[in-house]
Amino acid sequence: MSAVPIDSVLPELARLLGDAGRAVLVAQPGAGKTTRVPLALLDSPWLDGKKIVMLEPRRLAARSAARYMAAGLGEEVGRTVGYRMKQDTRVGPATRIEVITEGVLTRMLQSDPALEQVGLIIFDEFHERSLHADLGLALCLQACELFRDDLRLLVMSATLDAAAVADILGGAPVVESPGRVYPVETHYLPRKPEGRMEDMAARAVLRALAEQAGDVLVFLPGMKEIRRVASLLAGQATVPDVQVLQLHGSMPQDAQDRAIQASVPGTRKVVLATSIAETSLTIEGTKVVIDSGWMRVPRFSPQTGMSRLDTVRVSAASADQRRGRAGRLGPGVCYRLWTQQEQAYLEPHGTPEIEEADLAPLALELAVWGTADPSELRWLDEPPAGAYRQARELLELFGALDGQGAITPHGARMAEIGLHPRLAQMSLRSVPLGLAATACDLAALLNERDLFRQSFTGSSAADLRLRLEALGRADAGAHSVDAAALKRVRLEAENGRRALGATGKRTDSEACGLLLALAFPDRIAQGRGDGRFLLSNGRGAVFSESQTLSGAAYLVAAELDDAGTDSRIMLAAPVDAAQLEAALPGLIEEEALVEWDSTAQTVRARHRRRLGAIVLSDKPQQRPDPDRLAAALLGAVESEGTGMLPWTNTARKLQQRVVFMHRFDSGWPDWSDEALVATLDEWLKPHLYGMRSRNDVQKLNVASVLEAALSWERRRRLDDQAPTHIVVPSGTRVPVDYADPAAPALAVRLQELFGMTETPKIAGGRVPITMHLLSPAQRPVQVTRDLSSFWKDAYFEVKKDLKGRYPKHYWPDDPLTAAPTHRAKPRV
DNA sequence: CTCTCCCT
Repeated sequence: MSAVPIDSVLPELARLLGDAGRAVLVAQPGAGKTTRVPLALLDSPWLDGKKIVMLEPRRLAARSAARYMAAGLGEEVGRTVGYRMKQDTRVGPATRIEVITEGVLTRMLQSDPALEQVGLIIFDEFHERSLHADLGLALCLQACELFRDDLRLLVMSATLDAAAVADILGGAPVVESPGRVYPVETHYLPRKPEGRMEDMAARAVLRALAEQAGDVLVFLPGMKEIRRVASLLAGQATVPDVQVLQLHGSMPQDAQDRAIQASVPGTRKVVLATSIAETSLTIEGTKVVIDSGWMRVPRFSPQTGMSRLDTVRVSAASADQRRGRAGRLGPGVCYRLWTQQEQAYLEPHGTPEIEEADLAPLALELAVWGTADPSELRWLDEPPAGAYRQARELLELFGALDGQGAITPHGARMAEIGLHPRLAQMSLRSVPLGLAATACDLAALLNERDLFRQSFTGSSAADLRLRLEALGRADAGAHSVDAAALKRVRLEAENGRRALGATGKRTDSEACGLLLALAFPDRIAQGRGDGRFLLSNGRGAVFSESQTLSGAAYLVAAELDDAGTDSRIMLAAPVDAAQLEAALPGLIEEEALVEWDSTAQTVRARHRRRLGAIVLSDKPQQRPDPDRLAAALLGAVESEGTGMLPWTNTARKLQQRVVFMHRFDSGWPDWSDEALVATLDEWLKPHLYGMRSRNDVQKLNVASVLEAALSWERRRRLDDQAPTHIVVPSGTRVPVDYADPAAPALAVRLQELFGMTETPKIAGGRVPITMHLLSPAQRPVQVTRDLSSFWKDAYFEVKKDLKGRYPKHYWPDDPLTAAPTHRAKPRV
């Protein structure tokens, strides 16, 4: 092996790891760290003959690193150097370096938390900050603390914020290595970019082809943009011998391979790629990179339990990584479709996956680890609380966690299966239904890349049953199926069947919907009849392209893009409601609802069967509970207020008199409107039995209902202390007005009061009545609470005035002895 | 008017 830049720092790295037990190695791509570091550390005395485990974020990278190192030792993979990943492991008894994919570490730790055979764990490409790497590091740090203070950790990264990692490693030393990348000349757009990204990209391609030699790699956010740029370029008379190729993850393997291969000598290629070409795939011969500056990222929403794709600006780190793809073979050129000013505002790093991902897998692993609260572990970024809570709720719904949040035996089995908890749930629960074989097929289908090529469109493109059927067909390699994907799905399905003891069983594609309901109980959808659906999680959903399934009464959506009001359904299968109920009775909630229907202004008693937000059936109850009917009607009065009752004058007056009494004696009940609403249960409820509607309530006699709430003794005292009328000297029974409970009033013509020396008092003599003295024509003349001083003073002023206006009336000089009258003059 | 990438 020829010398690489990393070699200069290896002795120091070995020494630091020996002393401190932890280290961070920052090295640019091309420094050779992945293949050089494990071999160089293998004979370190502190390793004590134990193994080195190195994590790679991708299977391809893990295999090729192992192969490269084995070749350097002149050995086969599986001797000193091996690799380990799901469905593919090459490790022998002599293996001392195991290159593993990130998820494997979690499984290793869960089965042997002390990792007895391992002396050093290396996290490669840690700057990618995958969920698995973050989790793996957190678990390792605790394993070190609890069981293995001699387990050494090395974190390797290209563009990392080394200080933060060094910090959670407990102040680990940082070693930096020079890189070996060729210079890449960077061109920014001169001013504020105008027009569509696709137009700019196409123009940049033409410019690059004219100005530069070699192949061109263009980074675009997604398939849509790639196709648009491709068609723009196709419309141009491009330079001869230039081939335009597309590259994204959902393309079949053979098409991806064609894009990656070096161009035929004498020709040039332009590869239009997603971020797949940033780290995962290397395109041979790239001399020029054109970067749109945008990427698509998934964002999980804990509110809906679904993900959405967002188009966002790349981080400065990503942009540098993309640019570096032009400098692998020699000096290169990079065109950035943004300005130098905008460059200053790019985020330094992308968002770590843990911040925006579905945390159900992580929550399950932590529960198996025995950790309920993630803050018990050390994280670079702690799992967000909302997503973590949603994840735990899902696991509890599945029976993976018990009431205390601890892992159940079922949850432990789910984790062992090594699938997303939803798919693990489907696999395990399918066994008693006799559907394990189909469940394994389905889990494999959903876990792997889509079996069907992108070109497979039409009215059944979103139907999962077709994929299940294709999986079982001998000649499935036909037109629309991606052969490489089919092979992987079949392998995974077969392994699943073996694990569940369902080998050789037939696939039942009609059970598809039912099985999906096990995994996605929150995504069962009820057709609304117009092609739109209501999901059991309460959201709307629709197929982006009209499908045969658009008319289904019920279906289960396995894949959705959570966009706006109606999520887009990508993959689904129909389900029969009766079958669903029979097989999964636990999903259905039965409700006896007694509710006020404010439109019809009546209480409705219904028997409803619900599946989340979906109403399966809704019928009137045969014999509703009278107590609940009365309570519901009472609730309506409570929310609408006492104004809903048919108040009469008599009732209001009775209310006012009691309010007046309560003011002076708190032993009396409070009958203010608010207090009446608050105590409806006591005084109104007994009268509501047998009633259901507003109309029924209108038949109530509020006065007698209120009166019934008073004891006989209180009624007697009310008449005595808050009389309805007072008889004045003229003999007229004048009603007392209690509208103002602080000042009950009597409005009466002055002449009827001749001879009344004192203001009448009520409430057992405590409250003088406010006298509204009126003219013969019932006009207000004077208000007083002290009649005797009125007669002495003010009367004489008033009399003069009244005499002028009502000369025919009787205005005596001595009102205290004069005869009262309700006519002009007293009868003689 | 259509979905980024990866893994147990």
